[in-house]
Amino acid sequence: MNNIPKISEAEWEVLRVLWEKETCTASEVIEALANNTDWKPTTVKTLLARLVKKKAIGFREIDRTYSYFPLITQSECRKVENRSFLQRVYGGALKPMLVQFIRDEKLTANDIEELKRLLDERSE
Amino acid sequence: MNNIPKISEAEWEVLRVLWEKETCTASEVIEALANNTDWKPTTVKTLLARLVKKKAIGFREIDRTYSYFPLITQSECRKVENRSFLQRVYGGALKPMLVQFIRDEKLTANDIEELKRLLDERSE
DNA sequence: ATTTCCTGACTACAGGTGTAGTCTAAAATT
DNA sequence: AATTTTAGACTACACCTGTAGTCAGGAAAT
Repeated sequence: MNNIPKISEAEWEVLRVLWEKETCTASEVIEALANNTDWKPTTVKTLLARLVKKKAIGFREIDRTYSYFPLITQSECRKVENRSFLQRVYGGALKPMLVQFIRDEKLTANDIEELKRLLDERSE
Repeated sequence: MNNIPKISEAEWEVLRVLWEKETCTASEVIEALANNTDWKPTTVKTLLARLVKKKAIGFREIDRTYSYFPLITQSECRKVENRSFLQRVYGGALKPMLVQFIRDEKLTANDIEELKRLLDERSE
């Protein structure tokens, strides 16, 4: 996909379900989201419809019921969000951003080791 | 400030100026933004008014002209944005997020050294 | 003193977003 | 066959956002 559409906060929630399960009917999505949200079924359907319109997801009709599936990958979306977040909040400066996160958020000793390894690879 | 208001993309741009200069008249902000944007002066004034309404900035009248200044710090705002970004895009999982950034974005050898040092501190 | 200009206040307006209700046709149930 | 349930289509609506125009009142210029 060349042109990743803008995904809103609530839409991310829906997409997350589809990325996880690969393919779902509306009611499966509704059920999955019932755990994390208080959304009425119609709300979820609206979000699905909007995602279809944005071409972020597609669907196939099976037996009078739609099965939805993502048309964009999570990794694509993340990349786009990363960039825009980095730009908006840190003016594009990666290091200050990383510093802030490493400082403020929780990391296990293992995480830390792994990140250091990753940084080592990067420096080659 | 306990309750950081939601700052939109365009508003961040304005806030960035105020954080940098500490205090500015509207026309100074307009001028500063003329470099990075194509916004008409009225647009910037609207954004200033909205930020005032959200209590993100304040102003003092001096000689019939307002001098604006931030009421929230950049670091507070960043913290809030960090959290919501991490939640929305990575479901709250910090390490995958860091991994992605370290992999995809540019870092100098120096940056890498510094980050490793920071991680070392963290692991104590 | 009159005109012009600047500043802030108010108004505008389309498109996105969160959140959901209603309508219709088909399917399932009684 | 009649009724109820369901799924998708369409409609709703307030608030946010990007982007800006107009108006009124004092300040500056003529």
